[in-house]
Amino acid sequence: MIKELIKDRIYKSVSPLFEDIDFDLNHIDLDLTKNPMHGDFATNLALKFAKRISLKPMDLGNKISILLKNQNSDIFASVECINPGFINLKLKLSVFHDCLSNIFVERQYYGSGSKKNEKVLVEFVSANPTGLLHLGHLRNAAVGDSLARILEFDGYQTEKEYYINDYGNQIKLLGESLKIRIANILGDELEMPEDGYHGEYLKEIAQNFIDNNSSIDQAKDIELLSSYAKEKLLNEIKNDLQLIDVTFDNWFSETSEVHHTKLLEDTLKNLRDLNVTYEKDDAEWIKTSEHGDNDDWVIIKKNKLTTYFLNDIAYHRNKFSRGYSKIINVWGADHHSHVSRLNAAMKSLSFDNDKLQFVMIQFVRLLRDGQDISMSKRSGEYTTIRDLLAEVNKDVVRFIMVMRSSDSHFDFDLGRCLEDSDDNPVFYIQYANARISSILEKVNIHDYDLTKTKYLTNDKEISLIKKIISFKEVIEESSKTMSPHKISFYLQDLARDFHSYYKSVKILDENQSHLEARLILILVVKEILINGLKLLGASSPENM
RNA sequence: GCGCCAGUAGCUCAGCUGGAUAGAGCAACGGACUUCUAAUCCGUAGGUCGGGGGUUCGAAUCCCUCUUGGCGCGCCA
Repeated sequence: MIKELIKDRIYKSVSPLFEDIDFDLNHIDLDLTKNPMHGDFATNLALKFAKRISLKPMDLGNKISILLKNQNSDIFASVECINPGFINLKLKLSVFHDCLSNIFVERQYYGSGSKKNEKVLVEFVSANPTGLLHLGHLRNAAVGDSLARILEFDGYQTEKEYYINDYGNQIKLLGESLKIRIANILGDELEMPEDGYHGEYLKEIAQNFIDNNSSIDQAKDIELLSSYAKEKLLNEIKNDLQLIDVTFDNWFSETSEVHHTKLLEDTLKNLRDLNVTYEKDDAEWIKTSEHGDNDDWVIIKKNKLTTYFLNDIAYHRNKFSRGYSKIINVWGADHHSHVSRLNAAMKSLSFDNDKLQFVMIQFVRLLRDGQDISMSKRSGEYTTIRDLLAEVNKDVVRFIMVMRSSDSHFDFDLGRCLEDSDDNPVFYIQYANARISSILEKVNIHDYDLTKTKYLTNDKEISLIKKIISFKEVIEESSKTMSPHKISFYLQDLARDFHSYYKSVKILDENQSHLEARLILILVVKEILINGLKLLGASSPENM
């Protein structure tokens, strides 16, 4: 809002200079300055356009400065053009005060985007129900869920979906593995094959099966065993997700939604009608290479069964048919090669590919005392979410998982979070909120006089207001680039500014006007901290 | 061989739709608790932004190339 105001003023003042060239509001870059010597905001307008109107940057800059200064003395305290041509703007304090007052009125809605009337689908986790969730899924869950929350806050209607791969070889193998575990318990020394599921959890499920089924004959029916194990594991997965406050709107089952409907059949017909498939080596292929992928891929195997890829095309065809304006897939980086393949397939079905977007999640390594804790799924030795949560607070886990950009892999050192809280950004942020709560407990003001904001004049107060102002942009940016980590960085900055301010002044000032002004300021900070933490899936305790 | 991601301070990472003196946390060093929660604050030190070219007023950011690391390249899912 403040930025829009300034841009608008700049545009009105300078557009006479640019009459002969293509120039509109969007050409104006305006940024908060990093260096306080450069005022509050700066624009590179003169540098950018000098050449186009045959002037030296400094000459153009000076012209612009004069215009801005003369026509906007109500908001600018000073306007200066500095070598090589930046125009630095210093605002009157009253502009910041008004801004803060407006934000105070918005309260918990500050930063949220206007309702966009657009539906967005975020599909994430989607781990096969053949094992418990581990660390890799955890990062995916945290990022996906936060992303959905951010998009919702930014004004989108968001749906969260989990695709259940409950079809095919892995599920069959799960049943076979269970059969072996049951046999083991009953005294048969059968060996688990190399590619079976070796995890301890399957032993528990086997015991469970024996306890609940009187007839051991049932233990020979692989299909029944598969389905038994799948249901159990799916429940475990749901429980684990609940532990980190991740929930889904849709649980989309491959078996019942793709295979037991006409979806697969229709999709195949659709592809064949469009003439994008062909027969080769007794299999049926799709011409993905014609739409940007490197190769063509098999969709019907020699044995006449469909491939995972065709099932996935069908699933995404279904997603497109549901009318979303954005379809976001949060995928592990090891699936990156599927991106171009799926994109190509969707393109050949004439879907608008811009709607389909991917967030790729790089690996996270879990370290304990500098040692890498391996997470091989087959060995069953991997670190599960529940193992981790037994040691680390949920808020910490969620925060750390979204603290880094998704496309960089990072190391999560367990020891550091456990030893003490010094190295813990979550507590740092939560502590800021707790401090504010503690101050608020000591006062009893219900109606704040917003004109009192004029008593906020020191540097730390103004920079705190600037930080508050930038929250809205951070949300927009985070939503647009699908990057939850931007919020975590922002919150750390905000908390730092608050802690520093807290040390520098006594908020509970004897002077009633100063007190009220400062309370307004910290109330807004509090609101943002709570909202920001909520977007990342972390809580905001009042006491610490 | 092909493709995706990454290489920034001792460590873990921001910054990447080009902008001014490249940032944060941790670790190191030195300070601050009779005062609203010290889970805090203030300060010092620490960098050829992997190497080399190019584009321009201006490059960590864009282009090319080389190099190092991670991950993929199944008629598995």
